[in-house]
Amino acid sequence: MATIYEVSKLAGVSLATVSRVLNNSGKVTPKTREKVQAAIAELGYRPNSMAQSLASRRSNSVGILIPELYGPFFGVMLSSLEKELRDAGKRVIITAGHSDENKERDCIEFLLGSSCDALILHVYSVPHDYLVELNKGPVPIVILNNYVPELADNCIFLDNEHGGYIATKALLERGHTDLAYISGPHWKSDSFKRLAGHKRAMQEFDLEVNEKLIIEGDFEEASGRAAMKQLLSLGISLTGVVCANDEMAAGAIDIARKQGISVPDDISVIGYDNVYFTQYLNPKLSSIGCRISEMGQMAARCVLKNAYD
Amino acid sequence: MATIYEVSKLAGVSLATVSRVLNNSGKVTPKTREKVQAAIAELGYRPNSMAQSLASRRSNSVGILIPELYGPFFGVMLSSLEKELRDAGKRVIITAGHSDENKERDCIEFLLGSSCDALILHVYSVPHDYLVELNKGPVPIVILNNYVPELADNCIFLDNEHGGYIATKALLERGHTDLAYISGPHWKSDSFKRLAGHKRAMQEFDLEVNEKLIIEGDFEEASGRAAMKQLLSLGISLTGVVCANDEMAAGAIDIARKQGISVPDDISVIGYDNVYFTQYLNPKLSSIGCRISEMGQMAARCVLKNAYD
DNA sequence: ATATAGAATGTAACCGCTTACATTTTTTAC
DNA sequence: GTAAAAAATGTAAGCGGTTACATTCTATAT
Repeated sequence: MATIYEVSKLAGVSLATVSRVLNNSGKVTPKTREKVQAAIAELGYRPNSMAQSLASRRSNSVGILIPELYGPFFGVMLSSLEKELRDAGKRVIITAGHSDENKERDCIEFLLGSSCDALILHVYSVPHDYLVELNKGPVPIVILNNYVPELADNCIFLDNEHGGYIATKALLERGHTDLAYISGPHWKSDSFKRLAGHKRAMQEFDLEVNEKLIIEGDFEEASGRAAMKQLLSLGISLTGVVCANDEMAAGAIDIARKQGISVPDDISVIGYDNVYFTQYLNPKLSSIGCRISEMGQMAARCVLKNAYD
Repeated sequence: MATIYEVSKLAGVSLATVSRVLNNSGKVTPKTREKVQAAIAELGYRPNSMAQSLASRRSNSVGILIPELYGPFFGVMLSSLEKELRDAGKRVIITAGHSDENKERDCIEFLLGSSCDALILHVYSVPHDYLVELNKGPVPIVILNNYVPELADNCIFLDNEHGGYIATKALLERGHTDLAYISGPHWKSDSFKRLAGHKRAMQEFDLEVNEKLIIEGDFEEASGRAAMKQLLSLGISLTGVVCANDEMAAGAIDIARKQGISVPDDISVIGYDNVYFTQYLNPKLSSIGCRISEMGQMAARCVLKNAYD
């Protein structure tokens, strides 16, 4: 692989000049610029990004830590992050934390050790203190889908309480009164907040919350199935189910149908993140608007601003 | 940030020795090793990966190009790639090619310019010649889910023809005879081959293939819906639908149900990639085993072998 | 033509590490 | 105790760029 030195020799100019045309920095006469570009083309020269990074103290890469790399939520999230960042010429280094504190820490260490210019963290288990401490370091961070008061400016999140509230309200306003709730793990803040929103909506409609009708799942489809089975076995009248995410909604719908219950005719099911499942509402609701993509976009822009301006 | 130089001073040893304990290379007395480690800990030193990469001519990062970052297939793929590579201490740089030739080329250029030690390419549109040429370069590549004869050793792929064959056969063996096929884009090799497999299975069961019952979709859910609508409007008897991927199967199932057709009681639907949809088969089938994860694993290991041994 | 400001280019010192090779220390054999 | 071999450590030359600063051109004013 050719180096900048060979380019400079072939073009008959100095290293500095080549570097200038490469980075479009400083002044270069059109004529010499052409000479340099010709030399670059002739040699098939491609700058060595490691050397660039070392010398400029900027790796042009952004580290991403996300619980999982699959599923409608994370897939869309990742997709928009990648688009936005690469359009800005940044490399995207991804890691999956699997909602486990040690793994999340490992990932962060790994990313820090990768000379990332900034980190986008979608974490669940790492304590706030750790994040606050991390933020004092030299690498800018953005917290995704979580609110850390001390880091308010660097948090991009959805109002989960509000989300849970409007999801439930959507059903209530359609006249449902016998509602169940399939929750995510209670220890996950977003899941907890959604449930709080659910309860607030119920209260607002003067409905009592029957704790038996609140089932804790784990955001995976199978737990949605299990929850639905349990709900149906209760023998309590039920016309609507609010689910804390779409995967569980899918599982719930499937079980209901298998038991001969029509969705949405007999029971309406509303999901969350609403990538796919608002169609199972009776009557229909187009979207409760979780804006995953927009979140990714915002996070990316936040990083670009904080790390590269 | 502390440098290796400061560590060496604090520990009272030379740069080389620090580097040795860092990389576990060469011989170091336990005593000096301890001194060095103490100094590292005291300074909170973390090696600068850019400098390491430059000096060692190895970035420890693997570039990945995949059509999309979301969806059951790619999500799972990505997930297993990330796990396998990071367990080996490699960074994963992802890019999405969106099945567009220019974008795919851009991504490859981008990854090459990122000093990746190897590339894992899941491409559709870039011509084989380009890949063959690329393979002559210094960066090892692995082709995912596609077979390029000249690069046979570096291709990890599923036998799509066989997949289409067994998917169809699964329905045929269950006694279905009135089958439709919802295909992916005919220009995508995997989609084309699956269809070929479908036809072979039909032939084997002495069934005529009605071209009207073969609809071309685009692997997205919406096209599955459209295809199913079209099929149902034909007024031709139909008891089974083979879909070239699971997203389209999902769309098809939804449309069928909306038209009052029970899945799987009236019509069996089989998907592909089979992350979710084999449950809609009548009678059941657990999986046609597409082994996406295994593919990712194999690709990762192939890369580790080719680039790091 | 000459002085001079401003533009263009060149020089060389890093960036922080790896590693071949040189040197010193320790061990082993006699 | 000494020489030779082996082990541990040190030295310094890169890796391929960026960039502050020095130098050499151009162009304009006098």
